[in-house]
Amino acid sequence: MPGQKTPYYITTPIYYVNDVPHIGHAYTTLACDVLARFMRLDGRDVKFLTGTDEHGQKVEKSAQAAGVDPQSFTDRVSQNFRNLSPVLNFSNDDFIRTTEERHKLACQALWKKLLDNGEIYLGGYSGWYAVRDEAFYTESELTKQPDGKRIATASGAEVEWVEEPSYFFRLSAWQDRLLAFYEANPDFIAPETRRNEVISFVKGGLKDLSISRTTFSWGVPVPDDSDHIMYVWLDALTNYMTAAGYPDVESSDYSTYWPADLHMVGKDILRFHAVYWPAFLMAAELQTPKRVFAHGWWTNEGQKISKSLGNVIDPLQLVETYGLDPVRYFLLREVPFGNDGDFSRRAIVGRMNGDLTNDLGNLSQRVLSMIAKNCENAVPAPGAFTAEDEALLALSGGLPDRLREEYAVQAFNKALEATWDVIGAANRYVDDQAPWGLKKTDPERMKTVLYVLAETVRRLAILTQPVMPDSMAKMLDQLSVAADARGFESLATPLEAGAPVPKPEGIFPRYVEENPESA
RNA sequence: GGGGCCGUAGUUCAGUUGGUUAGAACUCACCGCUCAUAACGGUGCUGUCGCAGGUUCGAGUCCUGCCGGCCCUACCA
Repeated sequence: MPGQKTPYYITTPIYYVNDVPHIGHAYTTLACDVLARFMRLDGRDVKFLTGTDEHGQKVEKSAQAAGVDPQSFTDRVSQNFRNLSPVLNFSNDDFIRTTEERHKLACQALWKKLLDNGEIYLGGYSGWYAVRDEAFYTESELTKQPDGKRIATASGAEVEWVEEPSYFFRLSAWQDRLLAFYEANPDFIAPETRRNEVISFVKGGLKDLSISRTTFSWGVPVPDDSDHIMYVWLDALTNYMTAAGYPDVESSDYSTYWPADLHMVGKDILRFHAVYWPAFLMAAELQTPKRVFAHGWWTNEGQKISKSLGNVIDPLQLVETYGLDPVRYFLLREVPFGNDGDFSRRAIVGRMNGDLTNDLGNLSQRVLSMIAKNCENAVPAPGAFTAEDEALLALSGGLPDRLREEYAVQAFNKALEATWDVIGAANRYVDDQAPWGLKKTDPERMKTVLYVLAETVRRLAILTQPVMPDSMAKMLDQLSVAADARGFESLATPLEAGAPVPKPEGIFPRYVEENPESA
């Protein structure tokens, strides 16, 4: 193939191994997966990274409690996150673990660069520290308990007084340059409302950032000072560059994929990605990522999700109950990406039966059935197109550009809405043209109508692959579309007459509530 | 304390730079069709656009205040 593919590097956050995977993790990675698949189908050179954050005091303590060394402990629990990929059909190209040697090298290289540039100095830190939250708190953020112990008011985590020497990053010196950076790169932070928050935070003044610890040892050692390990966020954020080959800035991986096109994050960790990360990178004279998107949270049947409420949603359970593709579809269709959303049984069943079974599934089923029954199990050869035929084909023909626009700004719900507009138009076209009537009055016209519909279904299936890869593969199988003819470049090559179309089987079975009366 | 967001049909939400009778989906009712997973199509129903003022020839759409919900951030040890 002549010409170079445009690279697209997309990352999820690295997930803290001490957690059990929940819907939030699945949601973030799913969003990235859909973008990665879309870009691949659109001919881009995609690198899609996810992984686990394995350092920190919490992990060290958990390992201790489990009676194993931290490395064995993380080897085991990080598997929980790797297991997500096969079940949810994530297509990540790499899975990084912060305990890998390549990552240690990257972190230390970045550290040295910052040190050489005069961006790091040795100081001291003291304050109330909560191991569970891995955060310092001011006295005012604490509540004194009857037994004299202090807990963080917001999280309930116990705190202890900590005094230690610490290296600091001169974050305070970057305030103006960060603001200038946001100004010059208006698309760097999305959605808009988060961008406002970040800018307001930076305008409020930045303090130098403590970036090392001496009170525990499970982390990347600070170069030339073995008493210190690196603070979790400097360690964690660097993963994005590690996976792109850093510190080998001459490598083809690095020159191809860095800077990343998109860091996908939950809204809780936006600040680290939108403030600290670009500051670190600018201070090290490295390129900053192009965009950070902070998505929202899910509630469960209107309730805030929390471990103490016991209403945490297990993604594996979800897939078992509703099926993989319906879950993938629902999570991205139901909520404008960036907003919080509510996961309810009623809502997902409504989407499944309404959008998938009735609209899309039934469209392909009725079209393919008619072809199988009336055209000798093969795509018919069309005659001349009427204005109605052209109109429908033009609608699906305009869809790729529309989707490119929406996916470029991570507007999954709008992309799917636009797709379903075409599905609706196709169903309307079936009723208008009534091919079952043409069977007797004008069989040639019937063939043309069915051809137009088959071609429409083909295009819809190709374009919906990123969201529902398995189901759309089935649909394309039923149309006998070759495996190597399913990229977006194939949209321009219409369906060939004569392709076999056997009697189809339903792709989206109706979901019947086991107990519709409850609730 | 500072900053940001939101409050629109029963429900979930759209509503660009202010401009004719405020839209969609779902639900519901009726009609049509019968190819299809009792699926599809058509028609119809409901809204003081949180409240009160203001700017304007004209405001859901701008300004002020208030009420209600949410978020970021600071501080009061």
